[in-house]
Amino acid sequence: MRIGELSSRSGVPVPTIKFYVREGLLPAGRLTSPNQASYDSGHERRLRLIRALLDVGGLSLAAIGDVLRVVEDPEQPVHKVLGIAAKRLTPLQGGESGPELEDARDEVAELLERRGWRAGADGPAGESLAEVVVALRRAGHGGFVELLDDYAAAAETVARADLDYVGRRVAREDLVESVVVGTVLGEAMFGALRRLAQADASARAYDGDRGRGGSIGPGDGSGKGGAGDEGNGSGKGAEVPRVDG
Amino acid sequence: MRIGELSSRSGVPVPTIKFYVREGLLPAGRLTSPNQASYDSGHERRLRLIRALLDVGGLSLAAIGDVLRVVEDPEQPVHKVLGIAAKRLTPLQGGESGPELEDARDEVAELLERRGWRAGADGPAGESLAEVVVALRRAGHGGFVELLDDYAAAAETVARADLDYVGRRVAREDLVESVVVGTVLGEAMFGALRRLAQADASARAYDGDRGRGGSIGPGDGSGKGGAGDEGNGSGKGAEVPRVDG
DNA sequence: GCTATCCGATAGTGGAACTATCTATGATGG
DNA sequence: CCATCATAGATAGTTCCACTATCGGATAGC
Repeated sequence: MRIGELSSRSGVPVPTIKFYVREGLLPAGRLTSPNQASYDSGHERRLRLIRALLDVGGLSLAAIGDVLRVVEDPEQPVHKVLGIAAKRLTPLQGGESGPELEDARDEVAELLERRGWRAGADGPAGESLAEVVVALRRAGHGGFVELLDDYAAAAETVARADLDYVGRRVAREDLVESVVVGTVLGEAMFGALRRLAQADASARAYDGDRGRGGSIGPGDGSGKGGAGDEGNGSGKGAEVPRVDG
Repeated sequence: MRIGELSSRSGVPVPTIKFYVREGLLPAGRLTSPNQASYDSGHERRLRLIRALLDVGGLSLAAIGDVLRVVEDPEQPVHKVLGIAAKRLTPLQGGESGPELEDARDEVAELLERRGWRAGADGPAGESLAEVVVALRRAGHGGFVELLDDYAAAAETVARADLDYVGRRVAREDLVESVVVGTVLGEAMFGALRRLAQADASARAYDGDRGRGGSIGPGDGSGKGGAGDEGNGSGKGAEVPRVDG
């Protein structure tokens, strides 16, 4: 197919496709003559992936380029792909350090220890988590950090599902792409679900319906000590706000 | 304090502070003379919040402005705040529609029904989820959609923790700010944890250590019960990749 | 008085993601 | 075979965003 058809099938304007080729995100078409090139379904697929990572995943073109280059390179060990995807996903690149960050790093290490996770606290993800903790404290919401264990429990559920999905892949390129898609688009998917679940939880609370058995009312409240003071003073009407999904 | 001190305490350059004031993100200092203004700890706190939402949360200044304006306006019903936070968080603003999107919306509605969530499938979060589903399919990863229920279970855990945190707030402004911080920074926190959990899960798989009782964490496997379904059917696919955390 | 700091305003910067325009060449249909 | 159209490749321009620089005048504090 020619570039015009590729454009209409993917919904990406022709100049933008050319731009992506220039930027090295998309391989050039196969030249059939000095001014004619043909593109195949691989190009179309690649283009859809780029748009998904860009529009839904919120990655920058530079980050997408890094990821795609690793996906394409069969030399690269698979475990590096996610490292890059993870790194480019975090908008932080290490601001100031200081004792706060040191403390946060220690806390992250403790969390990993506590949960028995075999993951380095010093990798990009651990570092990123430490920075989030610092940011929360700096913004005056250090209390939110108490939710770490609850969040970690949920993260285990999701990671299990992710790996299950990825584990079904056979071909290397498929596998790597699955990891990327799962990480990037999975984040968007979870974010949307989380807001829906918040809407539900607050609807229940608002209707005075919470704590009722299985579903979603605040259950036993938190793993770690401290986060779980269920009864919040109360008495003052509908304390927990209704939230729009 | 004067602007210089505010700058050094917050780590934000003076011209940037002025810029934020111009943009309406930060109230101007109280003028003590035609060319002298004084700032207080409220300004400092606001400044830290802006930087946290910007750097860690990845919100645009425009989005932060919208959120802050609602936070400040006591007229606004609380439930609208999260609606705005959620809307500004999704980088999508409704591309093409079409039958794919229709189908995805139906699926989202079914999911909500299945889980008994009291949340509108037609709100921003539901719409956003539908768009993610479409994007996954378009990118050739429709299979990932099968993980929706696992993801939803995890989202329930997180939403419960979020509401628990928010529920402890008393003052309205505190409450609203907690909702925003929890939604925005919580997303970053969960993302980092998820990557750590992925690293752990794949380390276990890589070491031939998987399938051990279906639990991925330490013995207790997390505090709360809600996230439920402990053993998902992993066990297929030997070559789960090692992933760098 | 002198210098450092400040206020407010205008203008400029650099990066990101395109978009427009141009030339030369080849494809396509009647 | 000729008019029209799409295409490759190249360069330059655009828009938005988040700042950053500079300036003129005023004041603080010594």
